[in-house]
Amino acid sequence: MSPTPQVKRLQPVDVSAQTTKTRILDAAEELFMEHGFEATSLRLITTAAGVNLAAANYHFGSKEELFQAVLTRRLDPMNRQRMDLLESFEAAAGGHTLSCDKILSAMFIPALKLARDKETGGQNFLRLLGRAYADPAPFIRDFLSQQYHEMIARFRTAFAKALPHLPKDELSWRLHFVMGALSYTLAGSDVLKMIAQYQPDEADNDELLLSRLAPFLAAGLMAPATTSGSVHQMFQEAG
Amino acid sequence: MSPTPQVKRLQPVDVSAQTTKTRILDAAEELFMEHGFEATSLRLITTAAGVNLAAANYHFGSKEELFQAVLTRRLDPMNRQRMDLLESFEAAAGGHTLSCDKILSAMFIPALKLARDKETGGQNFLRLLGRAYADPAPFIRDFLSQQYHEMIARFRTAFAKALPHLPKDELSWRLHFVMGALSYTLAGSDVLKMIAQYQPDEADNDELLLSRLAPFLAAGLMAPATTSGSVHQMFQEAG
DNA sequence: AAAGAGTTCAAACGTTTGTTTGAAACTAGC
DNA sequence: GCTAGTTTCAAACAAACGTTTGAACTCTTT
Repeated sequence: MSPTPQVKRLQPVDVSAQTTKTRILDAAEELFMEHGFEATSLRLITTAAGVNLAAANYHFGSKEELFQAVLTRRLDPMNRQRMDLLESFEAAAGGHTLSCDKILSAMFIPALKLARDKETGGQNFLRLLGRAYADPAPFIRDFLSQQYHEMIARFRTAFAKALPHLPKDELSWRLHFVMGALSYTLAGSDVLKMIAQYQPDEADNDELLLSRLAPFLAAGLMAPATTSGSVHQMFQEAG
Repeated sequence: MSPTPQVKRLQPVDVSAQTTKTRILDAAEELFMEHGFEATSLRLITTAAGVNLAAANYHFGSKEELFQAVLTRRLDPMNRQRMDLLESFEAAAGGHTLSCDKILSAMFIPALKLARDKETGGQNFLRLLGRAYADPAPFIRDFLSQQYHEMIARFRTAFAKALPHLPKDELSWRLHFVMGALSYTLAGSDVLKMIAQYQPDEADNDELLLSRLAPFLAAGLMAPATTSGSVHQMFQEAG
């Protein structure tokens, strides 16, 4: 059942098996991004990868497992980078608490690095990730929830120190908004046409994007806590 | 081909045709929300609606047109309400420019009203809408882009007056972030588990949610304009 | 060169998909 | 009570889906 090979060939490092696997992963990443999970067939993926249809099931077991493999390949290292970066920032700050901007940058910079690494097709991946966040499929939601759990918890405590005046639940909400704006923005690209008057055409799109998103979110995070019933009041006024 | 009946029966208003249509729309709304467009089959919808499978194609033509009908039914009135409300706010303010909060409330209140109208199943719809925003299908993106175009343009000019210091393109980005956070938040519900420590269980979830989102976004909108290269600098520092 | 594990391949599996069909059922107007 | 138009229904359509199969093939190891 399990095609995982034993540790044998140490010297020659037979990459032929990995090239097929990698070709499938690359093609799947691009096509899942373009059409979503449900609308992308294994036949489309294997044809684009130039491999046999059965190779997908042979190497990954099922379509769902393939999708998870696509996500894990880049998500895992990125989230580890985020936590490492946050830790190094905290170490560098000594006893001082980090600013919101600094914590936010620990979230953004690894994403930015991934987006820039064109050799690994990172730009496609961030969009795929953004879409996966909004996907209704339970196995995707559960998988992401599990993948992000540690990182989110780590950043929540960091933000809690930076924003001591903020109630715990309010902070949870705002973290939710931050993740939402981030993933939605990454997923967007063509939704932008709906709003922006011009389409930026440079390759360093993502740096520009995050450099505008970061201050926006930092300001939102640092806003004073919600006065209870403010929207309720407005709602009454508008009848 | 076109099953659209001529305007004939004026008095009795035969609702039997509309009940089938409405039953399909209601079931489709709920199932599309739960499983997404691709993963929801017409058989699932028609079975849930208690109608014959062929009725979906008879009344709506195709699955895509049914989906658009589901969206239009509520989206159209909501966006019109948003624009009307904004206009009435501007009229009430006389010559004075509106605050960001006030403009934001003109966007939120109609959504809130829709969410509250339980008889029309509005809560389900907002989630469906949020997910549709992130859907890769071109026909969905094109449809939404067209549906939102007028409203977005209207609110952009309103925000431009409220934030005269902000460059035009920066405002476009921020509007994008606002729409993103809003739609993502509405789509979320269970993504919340990833972040929040507790799950609010009250029925007026949405009012609570928007009352926390609004100040967050208002603060983001009112943040000073991006200093060029701020993230770039951070990126360099972090290596 | 023989053996054997790992991989690729064409072909087929049984389901499920959106859509179409033509007859039956229903609802008016005359 | 017949007729015409609208709606419902069971049945079938071709196409596409994820997955499985068993034989061919490619290697390294002995």
